[in-house]
Amino acid sequence: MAVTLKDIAEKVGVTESTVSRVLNGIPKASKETRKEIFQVAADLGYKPNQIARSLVTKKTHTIGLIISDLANTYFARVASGIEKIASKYDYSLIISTTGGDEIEELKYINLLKEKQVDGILFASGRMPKSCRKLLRETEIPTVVVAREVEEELPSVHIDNVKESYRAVKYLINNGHQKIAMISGNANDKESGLYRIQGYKQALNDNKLEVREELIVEGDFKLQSGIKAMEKILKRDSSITAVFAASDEMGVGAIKAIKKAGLKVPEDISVIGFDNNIISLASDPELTTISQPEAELGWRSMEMLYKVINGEELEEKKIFLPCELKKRGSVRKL
Amino acid sequence: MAVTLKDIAEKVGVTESTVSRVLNGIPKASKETRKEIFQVAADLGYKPNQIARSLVTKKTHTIGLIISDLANTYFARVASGIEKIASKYDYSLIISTTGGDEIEELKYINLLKEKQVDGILFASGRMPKSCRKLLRETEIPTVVVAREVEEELPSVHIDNVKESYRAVKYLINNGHQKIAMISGNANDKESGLYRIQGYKQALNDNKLEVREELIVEGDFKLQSGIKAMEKILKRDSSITAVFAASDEMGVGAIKAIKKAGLKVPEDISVIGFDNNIISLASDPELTTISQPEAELGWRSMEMLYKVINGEELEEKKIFLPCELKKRGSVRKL
DNA sequence: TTTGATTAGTCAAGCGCTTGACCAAAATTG
DNA sequence: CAATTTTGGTCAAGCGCTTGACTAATCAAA
Repeated sequence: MAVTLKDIAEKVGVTESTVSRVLNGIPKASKETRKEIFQVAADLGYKPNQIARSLVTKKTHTIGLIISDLANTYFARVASGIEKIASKYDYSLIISTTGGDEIEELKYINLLKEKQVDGILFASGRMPKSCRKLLRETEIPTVVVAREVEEELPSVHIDNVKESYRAVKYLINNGHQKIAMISGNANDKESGLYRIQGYKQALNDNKLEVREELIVEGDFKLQSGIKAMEKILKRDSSITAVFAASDEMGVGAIKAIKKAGLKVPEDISVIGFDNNIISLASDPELTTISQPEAELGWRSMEMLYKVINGEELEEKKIFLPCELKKRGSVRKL
Repeated sequence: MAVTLKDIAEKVGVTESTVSRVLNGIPKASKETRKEIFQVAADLGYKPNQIARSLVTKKTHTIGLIISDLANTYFARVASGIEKIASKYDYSLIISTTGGDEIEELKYINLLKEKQVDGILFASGRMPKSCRKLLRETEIPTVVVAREVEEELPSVHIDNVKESYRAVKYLINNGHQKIAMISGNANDKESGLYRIQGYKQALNDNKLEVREELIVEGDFKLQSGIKAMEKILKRDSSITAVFAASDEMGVGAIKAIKKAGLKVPEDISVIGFDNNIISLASDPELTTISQPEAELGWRSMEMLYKVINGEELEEKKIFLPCELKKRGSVRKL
């Protein structure tokens, strides 16, 4: 059996309350009893039962992370950033993966509520109405990560429209006019729709024609990038650049271009999005927009910590800047 | 205030015990009261407080995962595999990252003990004596992941010696005789030392000379692979193949070889280890040993589940087979 | 009709901890 | 030196749930 406060109390000859207070650093005991209590606690190898403690304090010092997919480097890095700060504040992290599925999301929100977590970090799907409603009902402090959300929920994310705009603008600045895009699914607002919007806006602002047939949808994975690029090449082989909504697709594009007997960047320039390690592995190395995943993670955790402690937030919605990583896959025309 | 058993009990006009039993599916109530209880519980939006429940049942339905680094794809995939099975069995996952640091490991074992987790999955550093001792004392069921461990602790991992042997043997079978190695740090037994052992053994068994100067140490990262390869080339440019202890280093090697004006695989063949997505991004694609990370994860969780439930394990140490992925970076001499 | 089993509950204790209220003795102050 | 404050504790309740022991009523069987 595990050793409890009672065991220590009996051995020392005081009540549990005294032991509890001493061990919690409340100065309500003589130097000698204090010393003895610490001694006995150490001897017995006492470890406070946090479950019991939580029951009374109504704090678990645990936060729940609802995330799409841990195997995905992007989310893994976000999670890693979160974990670091959580640990700094002595919070444990319960991680639940949803695959972006609404049913799972709801299930986990409920579960986390039952487990009485002190806060929730939501880095999953599109954050459907049902989730927002449930979250509101449960009244658990929540911060949304990497996802814009209409409501009053605090969030930290990047401006996908703006950053995509920047990528395409870079291409344009380098003299490109015929620019294709390999997009993600537009149902995914952030990295799907918004990145398409940024692309279109950049073209429009520069009086370039938006040709829908030059926007081919992929699923962010490498293979789909290859497929998409092949399609684009078939539709119009005179393009000089392509913007891929993810590095994996960007690398896929490079592969497809090479396979078609063309060269990157001599014939076609490619720019990606994410700054995944994969962008450094390809040949040529992929120019890309670098996302601050780790910072996304830790900022959201810092934010949540404030919310939990009732501190005021200076900003409810934080946009983190990305960085353009210039590498070898884009050339000046 | 959250709704409790008491609230339901009062509203229905029975005692808490009855409500508790009904909600837990224990058939000790009439059809009508059962129905009413469920109704009221739903109306009130009752969610059982698992903390209170845990305090009495002494089960938290939570397992703790102690892992090196979430941002590392390898561990992220292991974690992802674990999470899937944990979720299947309705276990929550508390994740703690240690960076392989002993102090952190000890800290987290203690923390998990305090949080009364039902089991621990250890996928961190070298599992030092101190950890094993602490783990034994805490008496929490534990399974070690991706790490061989002398003790009687159950574990699931791959046979790094054998799999490295296989990689090098493949090179030899393809006619290579002068084979260099880019290793990890030998302090890391599994992916450092053991992979070197496999390399040496394969050379020995085939009457090839082991030349220590042809084993250059990296840190598993891409950059270190480039550096290491440059060193090797400087030491003996007549080698025809190199075995890298990680895909990142393998890709680094390819880059260095190309930069030196040589071709892969025409001049030098390269084989990696991991089957990281990066191996598919490089040009040529990297031949490699594919590790079953996800399976490593879910098998260990399956194992832990059995241990927690007092089931007998058929095997205490499971070795999972890897797979040789033949791609374009190795040629037949 | 009596016995025995079953059904549908109640009661109370307890899981390990915190915390407000109380109290006696010692120490301080005017 | 009496009045007050401080020190060093104790006591009991309670967090929300489970669970063994008990009971009263109903029902089937002999």
